[in-house]
Amino acid sequence: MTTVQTHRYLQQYSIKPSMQRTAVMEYLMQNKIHPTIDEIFTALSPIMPTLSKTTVYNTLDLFVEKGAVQVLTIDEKNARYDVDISKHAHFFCKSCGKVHDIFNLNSEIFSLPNSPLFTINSVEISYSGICNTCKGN
Amino acid sequence: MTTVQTHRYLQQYSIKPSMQRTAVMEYLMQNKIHPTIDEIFTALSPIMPTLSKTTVYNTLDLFVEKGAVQVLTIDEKNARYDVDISKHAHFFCKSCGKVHDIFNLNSEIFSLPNSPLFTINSVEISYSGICNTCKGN
DNA sequence: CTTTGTGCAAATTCTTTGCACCAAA
DNA sequence: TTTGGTGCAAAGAATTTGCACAAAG
Repeated sequence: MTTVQTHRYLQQYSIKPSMQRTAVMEYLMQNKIHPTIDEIFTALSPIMPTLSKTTVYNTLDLFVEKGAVQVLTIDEKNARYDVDISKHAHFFCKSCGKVHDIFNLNSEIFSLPNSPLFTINSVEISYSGICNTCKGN
Repeated sequence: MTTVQTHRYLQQYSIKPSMQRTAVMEYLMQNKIHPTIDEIFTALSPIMPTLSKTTVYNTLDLFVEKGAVQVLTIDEKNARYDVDISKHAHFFCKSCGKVHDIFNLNSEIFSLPNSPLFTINSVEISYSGICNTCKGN
């Protein structure tokens, strides 16, 4: 993914590209590990030494608001961000804290129920347990 | 629900009853609003003036560990607690922050997928959007 | 110019920890 | 007495805010 392509991608979501925004988006696209703010900041800081954590917060708030990335609440400790906004679920290992994707579920489970009381516009499906690595396999 | 009944209920989960634990459990049973730690503390504090927030944290950690209550991660800001551990989903209003139950969904969506990579033992299904009250109906 | 974006430092909020005291078995 | 429970104060961690400066149009 070139910088130009990333710019086009951001513009699809009405996000004005900047050095920082482009760097954060490229990091998310290349590291689909559902990173925390701190992981993103720590990864980009050496490449972009003037980057501030506030900007990382601002940037991700903007991305979420514009619908370009999804925020996951699966991990109680930190917000995590996912650039893949397609229908998929997540698994959270209570031991190591890593978040993994779960694809190939019946897509029906992602359908939004109708309710007379609320206007529902998104769903987050979060599984948790322990991963094989932590179990010692 | 009498205190004696609450004690029996706690004992079913191998939780030794105490004044504080009983009060927190009764609050949860009588106020199924998925309260935060602070809401629980603020509600009980006038009745039990010596209660500390640390004890509320300790008590809920214990309840969750013993499986007597469920912790919800749906609200990024605070952990929320639900004494109803039956299969149901939640709706989070992004405007007012209230969490509502959603029952009568196809129970199949709560089934845990098999994975060769993880041992999955729970699922949380969280919808979000805006409630009628906030929309001005 | 005027608006928008960035970054530092401070403040705020939620949660955890260390430790002393209290209560029950 | 020994163990477990409670509560205060302090510490820690994540996030937000206020403000000044820089960049872009």
